[in-house]
Parts: sequence; C-alpha cells; structure tokens
Amino acid sequence: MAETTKTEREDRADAWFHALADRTRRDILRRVLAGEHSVSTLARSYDMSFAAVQKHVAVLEKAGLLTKRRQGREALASGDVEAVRSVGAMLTELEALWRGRVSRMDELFAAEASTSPTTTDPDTKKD
Amino acid sequence: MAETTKTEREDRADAWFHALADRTRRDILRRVLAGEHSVSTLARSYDMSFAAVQKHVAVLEKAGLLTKRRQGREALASGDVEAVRSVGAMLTELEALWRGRVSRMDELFAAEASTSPTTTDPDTKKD
DNA sequence: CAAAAATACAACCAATCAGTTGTACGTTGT
DNA sequence: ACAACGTACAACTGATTGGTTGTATTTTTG
Repeated sequence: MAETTKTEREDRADAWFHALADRTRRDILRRVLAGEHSVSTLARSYDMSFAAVQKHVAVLEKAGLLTKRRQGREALASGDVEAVRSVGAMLTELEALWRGRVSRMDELFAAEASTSPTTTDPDTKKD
Repeated sequence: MAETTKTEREDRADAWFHALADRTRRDILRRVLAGEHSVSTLARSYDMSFAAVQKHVAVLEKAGLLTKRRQGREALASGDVEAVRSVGAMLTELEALWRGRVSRMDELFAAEASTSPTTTDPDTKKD
C-alpha cells in the first residue's frame, strides 16, 4: 500500500521544480496560496494572453501545487501547501547529506589529530 | 549597497529551480553535497557521455548550487549548502503566504459567527 | 617523449517550452 | 434570445533543452 517507487518520487520532483522554474508560475502560486483566484482574474495581472496564463495554471495543477474547483463559469484556483511542504522537505534531505559530510570530515580531522598532532601545516604562523 | 533587486532575486530563483528540475542534476547535487567528486568520477555513474554530465555540472555551477576547484587535471565539484538553504527559504516564504490566508479565513469565520451564530451548518454534528 | 586521462568547448539534433492566435462551448446578465 | 464572459483546447512558432560527436588543451604516467 502507498507503494511509492523511487522513479515516481523523482517524476513528481521533476514536475515540482519545473513548475517552480518560471517566475510567472511562482507568482501565480504566491497568489493562490494567499487565496482563491479565478483563472481570468489571474490572467489580468500579467502582460500575456489568457491562454498563456491558463497554461501556466495547468502546469502548476499537473505538478500538484494547485487545485482547481469549478464555480459556474469560473475556475477557481487554490494553492496546495502540502505540496509546497513536500518540496521543502526534499531540500531538507539534501541538507542532511551535507551534514553527513561535515560530520565525516570532523571524524577525519579528529583521527588525524590523534595520530600525528603536528600534521597541521607549521608554516602557517603569520603572513 | 548589496542592492539586490527584485528581478535579480527572481533570476536566481529561475536558475535554482531550473537546475533542480532534472533528476540527473539532483543526483549529482546529492553526491557533491555529501562530498567532493571529480567530474569524471561523477560521469562514470551515469549512462550518458562525459560531455553531458559536464554540462549538468555547469548548470548547477551557474545556478550557484555547486562550486568547482581545480586540482591538477581534475575539476573537483562541491555542493553549496547555503544555496540549498536559500531555495528552502523561498519555499518557506510561500508557506507564510498560505498561513496569512488561513488567519484571514479564521477572522472571517469569527466575524460571521458573531453576527449570525446559526450560520454554521447544524447538520454537521457527526463525521 | 609519447600515450593516456581529465577537462573544455563548439556544432549539431530531436524534443520540449513559452508564447501566440483561433475556434468552440457552457454560463451569466440584459 | 442573445451578447458578453470565462474557460478549454488545438495548431503554430521561435527559443531553449538535453543529449550527441568531434576537436583541442593540459596534466599525469610509463
């Protein structure tokens, strides 16, 4: 159950980051995270055709960063925080790898210091 | 000074997210965050030409997510955590917008409840 | 010195992307 | 009923992307 394969996760990440890699889309996401907006309302904010904005919304929707709900003739878009959090979590995982490197470097430093205490360059007195 | 304009910030974000929107690049970033690797060492890990991997490294470098240092004939790549943190911070800012929406919704709910206490659906007793 | 290794970079190609215009269809207001 | 509005989608275009091969340069190694 909930069998999320590695490539599925990477596929989603591809979609997430690609969706966020456009400033118009990031701006749209900001707005729909702050509150619901119809596609035409959003479109009025940008110097491009309605169809172009509609495409951007579609990209965000496919990436799962936003959901649309129909009300009469309007399509109301709303940002999905959980998805944004997931992207953030991915970045945190990257940071964890870095922390692993640092602790490994610390270990190495400790080991070197104990085996040969004078290994640290003695020429570095002044400059 | 350090006058960072709005578009400069957006330019960097474009580069960041675009760099992260490719799974090979994300994988390279993971490796170089965990420790220094030469470009050819990285290249051996992927089923593509050396030049292709070299290009991916260049994209990450231009985005500021990784730095290269020359040692002899090798180019050693190392991940930049600060940049990763900056990307994370951007996501956190998006989350903050959402929190703003929620508190505004809370206010609205409180106001509605005080003016017409029976507005809330009485059928919603159980779940 | 000559061969091998690691890098850099240009030129090319197929695929995708971000934008456009045009058309069609359901919904709203007069 | 009908005009205006909001949406959806197809078709097209120029720019960018992710990959390739080929060539040149520098550094190590035998």
